Amino acid sequence: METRRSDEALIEALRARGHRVTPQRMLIHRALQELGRHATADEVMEAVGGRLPNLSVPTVYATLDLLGQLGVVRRISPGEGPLLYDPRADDHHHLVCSRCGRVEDVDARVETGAAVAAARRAGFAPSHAEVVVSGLCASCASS
Amino acid sequence: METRRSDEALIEALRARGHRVTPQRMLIHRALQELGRHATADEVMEAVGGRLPNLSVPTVYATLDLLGQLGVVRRISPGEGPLLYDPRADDHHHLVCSRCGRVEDVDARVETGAAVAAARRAGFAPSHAEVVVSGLCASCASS
DNA sequence: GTCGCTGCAAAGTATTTGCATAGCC
DNA sequence: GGCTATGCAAATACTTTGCAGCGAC
Repeated sequence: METRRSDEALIEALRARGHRVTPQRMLIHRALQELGRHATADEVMEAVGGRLPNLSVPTVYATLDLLGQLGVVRRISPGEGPLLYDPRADDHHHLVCSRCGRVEDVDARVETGAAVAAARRAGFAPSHAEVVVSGLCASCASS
Repeated sequence: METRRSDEALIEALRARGHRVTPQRMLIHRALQELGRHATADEVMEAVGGRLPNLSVPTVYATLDLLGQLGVVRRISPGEGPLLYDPRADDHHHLVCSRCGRVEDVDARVETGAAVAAARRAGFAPSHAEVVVSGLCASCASS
């Protein structure tokens, strides 16, 4: 089962960094995976639903940020509206509508090595590089 | 003089889109150019200083956003802390510290054409593409 | 003279913080 | 059993909105 494999990967990632495995972490992660799209902390909270009746907002934020640090989800800030969390952690890029803030995935092969190398030269410890394309989404462009 | 040339470019950009040329727009733009680095709306407001004693925060936001739409400055959302405005509008990339939110410029040649083309295919009207490298900045990496 | 821009005040929302309790290791 | 994570509540900070008056064209 897909979910089971994803769970085990998370458990391993948590343990590897000395973090505890808690039901909140497992279920928040699973909820975002099941949503299968960029979601806000609120949406993830709703998606967890009754599986954790006392789940609190700060826990959702803390957990999603931790998942981001572990590299199993990605944090996106559209510059418009609330932060988004992306269940995909593989290499892909993003398209951000500068009017409505909508974010879409873009799969394209782009060689970002030069930027990463320049980042290292600047003293940074890069963990990830992606292309962000800004412009107008289909619905904003037509209006 | 550099400032003078930059002013004229702004006036032209404003007129071309039917916007009015106001002292607020001219001075906010000039203040950000003089700062010469990524700055928050607050910092820009301070940088304008006494040149416009009654300048208000909403005007600063509205103006910087307009300058962003005109393509003369760039809006950056670090995902941590307040929005930043970048006086550079030429092609360059960004490095974002995932711990402290610091943003630095990266000059590197990256071919983003594939991502832009994919964006168009997805129905977007792209206006800009840049690489965002996330990781830890020098000071956060050492602590 | 008209319409857009600015200033003021205020609201709204997202996100973070502090602290006591619960529960993982 | 110790120490981390969670839940609850509240605070903070940023950014936006509504409206009246001013000023660019």
